[in-house]
Amino acid sequence: MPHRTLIAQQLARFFSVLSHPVRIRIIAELRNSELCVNSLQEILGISHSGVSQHLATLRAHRLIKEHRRGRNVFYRLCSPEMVTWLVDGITFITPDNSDEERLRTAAAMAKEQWSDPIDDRLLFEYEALNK
Amino acid sequence: MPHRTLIAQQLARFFSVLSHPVRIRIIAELRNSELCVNSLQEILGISHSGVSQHLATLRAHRLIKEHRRGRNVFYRLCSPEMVTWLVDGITFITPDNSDEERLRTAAAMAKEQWSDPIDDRLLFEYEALNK
DNA sequence: TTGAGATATGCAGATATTTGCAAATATAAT
DNA sequence: ATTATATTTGCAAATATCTGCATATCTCAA
Repeated sequence: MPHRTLIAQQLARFFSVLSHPVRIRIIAELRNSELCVNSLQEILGISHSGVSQHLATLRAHRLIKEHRRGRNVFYRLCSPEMVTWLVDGITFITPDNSDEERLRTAAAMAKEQWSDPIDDRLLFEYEALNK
Repeated sequence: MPHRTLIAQQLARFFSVLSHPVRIRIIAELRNSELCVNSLQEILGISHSGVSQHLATLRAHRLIKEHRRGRNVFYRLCSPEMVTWLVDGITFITPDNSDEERLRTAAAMAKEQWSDPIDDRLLFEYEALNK
């Protein structure tokens, strides 16, 4: 298989993982801290099973890593830089049927909120754990 | 609806448009030239109907624009910069079941091939047509 | 045993693929 | 010019496949 085809397939797989609002929210929430299923459930306001299933998808595609502490399982991003790239993608969304003006301001606010700096100690931990 | 939710939804929609290998190939092929259905059909090696339907999806979400010249309809990207961003995304794909080494070299080659510079005259045309 | 989380099942809705046809436009012949 | 023909593109219906969600069940550690 030519490499263009291979990469197009893998990219498509990757995008399909990102093509759900809850998974995007999860990635954004994990941008600068690690969280357990319970915290995510409260933040997102969906069932614990739902959170768990979306985490399973993210885990299966190696976007997140887990580690147990006490009786909780905490999740972190494999590549925290992904959030920067993801926020850049907001540039390309276009209004479908929703109010164009509202979308613009929402985009600006989301970019700001999801762009706050990654905690240094956390970054250190990431590096330690990723090798 | 809180703006985070709105943006997450719109981003998810956007990603779902990108979550098909043929549409990714089309976007990549349109990076520095405009093409008609026939050319795309030859390049991609799929049925003309298939090309047409994927173009319809891209058009419906305003990723491409069309204009007729002679007997052909030519398609161009609304935001050529999107290809740069898309190529950056290759960084985050991880091998699933396929050979890891092969994926790495394929990624490098695709990044190179899909990163060749945009023709200046074309960029000028884009700017003229996009206002 | 209790609490946190993962997994299995089944259903509903969405999405892709194929096939065939319709509409529009160009080309050529008369 | 008019008619016939071929090309290009869009569209629709049928089928198959994928995805998400809810409920229930299961595992593991404290």
